[in-house]
Amino acid sequence: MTREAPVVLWFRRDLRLGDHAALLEASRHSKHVLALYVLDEALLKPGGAPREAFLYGCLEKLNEQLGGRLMLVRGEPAAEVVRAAREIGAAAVHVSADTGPYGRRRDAAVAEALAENNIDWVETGSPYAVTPGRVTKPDGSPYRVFTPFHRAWTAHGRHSPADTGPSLVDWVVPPRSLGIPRPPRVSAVLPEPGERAALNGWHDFLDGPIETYDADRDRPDRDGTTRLSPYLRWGCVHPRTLLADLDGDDRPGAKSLRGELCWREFHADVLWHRPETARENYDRRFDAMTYDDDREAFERWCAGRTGYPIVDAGMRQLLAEGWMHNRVRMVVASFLVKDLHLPWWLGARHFMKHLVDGDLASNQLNWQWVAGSGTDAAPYFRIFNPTTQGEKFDPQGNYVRKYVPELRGVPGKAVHQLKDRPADYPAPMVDHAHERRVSLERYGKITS
DNA sequence: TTTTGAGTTGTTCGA
DNA sequence: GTCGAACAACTCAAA
Repeated sequence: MTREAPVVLWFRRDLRLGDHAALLEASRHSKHVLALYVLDEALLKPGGAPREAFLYGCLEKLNEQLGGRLMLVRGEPAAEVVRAAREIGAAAVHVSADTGPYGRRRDAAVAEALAENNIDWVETGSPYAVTPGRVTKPDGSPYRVFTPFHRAWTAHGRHSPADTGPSLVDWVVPPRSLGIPRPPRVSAVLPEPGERAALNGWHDFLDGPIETYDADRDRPDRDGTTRLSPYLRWGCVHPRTLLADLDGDDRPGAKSLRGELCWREFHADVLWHRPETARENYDRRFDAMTYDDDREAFERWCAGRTGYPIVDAGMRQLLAEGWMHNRVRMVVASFLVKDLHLPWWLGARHFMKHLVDGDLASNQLNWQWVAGSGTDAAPYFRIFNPTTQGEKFDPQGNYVRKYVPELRGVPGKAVHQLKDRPADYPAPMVDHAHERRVSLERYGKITS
């Protein structure tokens, strides 16, 4: 191999240079690599402004790491990737596989267009420690339950981190490039973008919070989570890097975090096998489920004006930060589906619009998990009581007061069971005990 | 082959 | 206040 003919490394959700298997593979084929990113309207349009703004930040950082040699184009990927590859006389286009429904369709079209031009398409790695589809039951069929998947995923061999130092290749000077777009204005305060910020955050986590992560990750009033979800979404860091750092660590926090990373991979695996579950019920019995049609109720939920403090705090955190604590995501989701009887996909869409970390597989399938239509092997009667959840996981009420200013005058845990409601804070929009019974009744109708 | 036990995240009720 | 039982039906793996 001469390594003279240049190749393209097309970045998608792998916006980093470290531990990058596709970059390593590209470097084996050529020392001249063009770094390409395609702004794809089909992806940008449904995504919300916070995620778009964060993406542009990550592209800025990546471009800096590349010495300004990131080629940015806008348009239809099949046309744009072929055009860029031809412009530099590339022999191949290297990518990290995108296993989502849209990514697979898009990549099939791009690979075909490249083949017509005698340009190779090389997929190496994916955004997951174990590429979706690789973990199966002995008979080759996919797992439907998390725990067995977790066991098999743990037993599945993992690759070591890819050694991709800064001098691995000579980055090709782009023949042309757009400037990185000005991020859309967002009111949410977003995290620092890019690979460096991701790794700094990770190392800070390892230096302290991991010790108590096991318990603290359930506490929205504490800053006990990794906050890595936006970086994992865009591939500023690869989960393999994190798992390698946790290797052999038996502390409860490390075990717990490995489990969370496995959930991310499980949902990607489910979506890979069942791409339609991004829109449709995983459990088709739920196609017969009765939902309400109540625009006003939905809007109150979106705005954080339900009258249930923990729900309202979560919904407002989402708007303020483009992020919501995991525990609270479950509580607000349960409230939408089981107290307001609105369909999960409405909530999932709202989340995708506002979350910086919005990931199709994790988002849609976690929503389905809460709604009962997903992979949950556990009971249908698991209906969150928003008051109990607030008292249990925000015991001093600090989380609620941080995001619901109307309640700042209410001390301690009293924010969860308001005796005197401030005039500007709404009464509970529904009676939880009643709506719980309604949900159980509706569930009974579709399963009996 | 059949049986058995367990399954991320819960709540309510009655003792 | 604390505790255990009950709340379906199904998936998966081990016995």
